[in-house]
Amino acid sequence: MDRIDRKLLNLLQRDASRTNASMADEVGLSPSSCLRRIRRLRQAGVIDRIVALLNPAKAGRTLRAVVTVELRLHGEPNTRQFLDLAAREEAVAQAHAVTGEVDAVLMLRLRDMEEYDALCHRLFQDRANVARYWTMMVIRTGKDETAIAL
Amino acid sequence: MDRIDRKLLNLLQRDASRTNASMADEVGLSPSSCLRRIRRLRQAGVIDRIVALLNPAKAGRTLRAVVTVELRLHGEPNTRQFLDLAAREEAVAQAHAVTGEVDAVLMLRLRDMEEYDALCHRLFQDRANVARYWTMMVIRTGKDETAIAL
DNA sequence: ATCCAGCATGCAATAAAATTGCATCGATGT
DNA sequence: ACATCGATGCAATTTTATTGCATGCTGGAT
Repeated sequence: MDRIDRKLLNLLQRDASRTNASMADEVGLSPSSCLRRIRRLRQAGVIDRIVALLNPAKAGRTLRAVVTVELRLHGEPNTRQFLDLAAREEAVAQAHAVTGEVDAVLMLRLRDMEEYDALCHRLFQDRANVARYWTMMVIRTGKDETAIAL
Repeated sequence: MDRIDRKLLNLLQRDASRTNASMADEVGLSPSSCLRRIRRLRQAGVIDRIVALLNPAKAGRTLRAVVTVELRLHGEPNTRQFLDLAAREEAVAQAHAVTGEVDAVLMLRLRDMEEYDALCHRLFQDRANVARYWTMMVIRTGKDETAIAL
């Protein structure tokens, strides 16, 4: 994992649709060497996968929210159960168990408030193990990056 | 944007490294038609970009945290300034202005506690416009998805 | 109901890109 | 100095993407 590998990873994290040849050119390697490095990074699992990122607006999910959740029953099994429940929801992009004043944090991508309402009913009401929850609707996003700095 | 387009988008959101031919096969189209659809989705901006997702552990950033921030001076210009400041930090994956008890939420990807400490100094101390902040370290992640449900 | 326009489709040909074999180069350790 | 292992570049080959073209389908106008 030298300087060239890092450079390649940075390029791929920005745009993985580029041709191998153009990246090879940019890092100053021949296409074959470049390809072999990228393949090695994939096989080593440094590159987990290649995915398409959609435009949320054009995919109909502009509304974002961060929800912090306090559970009624704490502890590992209960937390896990709640995360599993949340994970099944398609509006839930991320579900984390956390330290601090609350037990879990959810990152949501919603179509509209109606979907939010329905989600709250499913996750937080009824016989769910939720004591309280706080919703923060995202007003503006200053940064939203999948790339991991190396 | 019909059923086949959605199917293609779902495939691409999971794995954009597949060959056009195999996806064409899966959705029941010829390679050329499939390619033209995908190209159309890209040009229309539905597909924003294709990126490589790295394994956080192998990239040396396992520690994650959610930080909620209350600003001293609220309002649009001040919030924007803080988001800009946060966006410049490479450990900050997401920076959002939000409604609710706090003004902003940051999603962090950290190497270690040392980096967290240094980041807090830069973002929250000194002449920064931060009244208080609450850090939730991620214990376990139940879901972490870039795909947007269609 | 018929006709026309516009668009998506499949096939086949072509172009582009990825992949591989092989000889060489360079660094590391003996 | 020498051997070894891995990385490199080049050229050949294979795979994949892309395009031209004829056909077929769909929706609107007459």
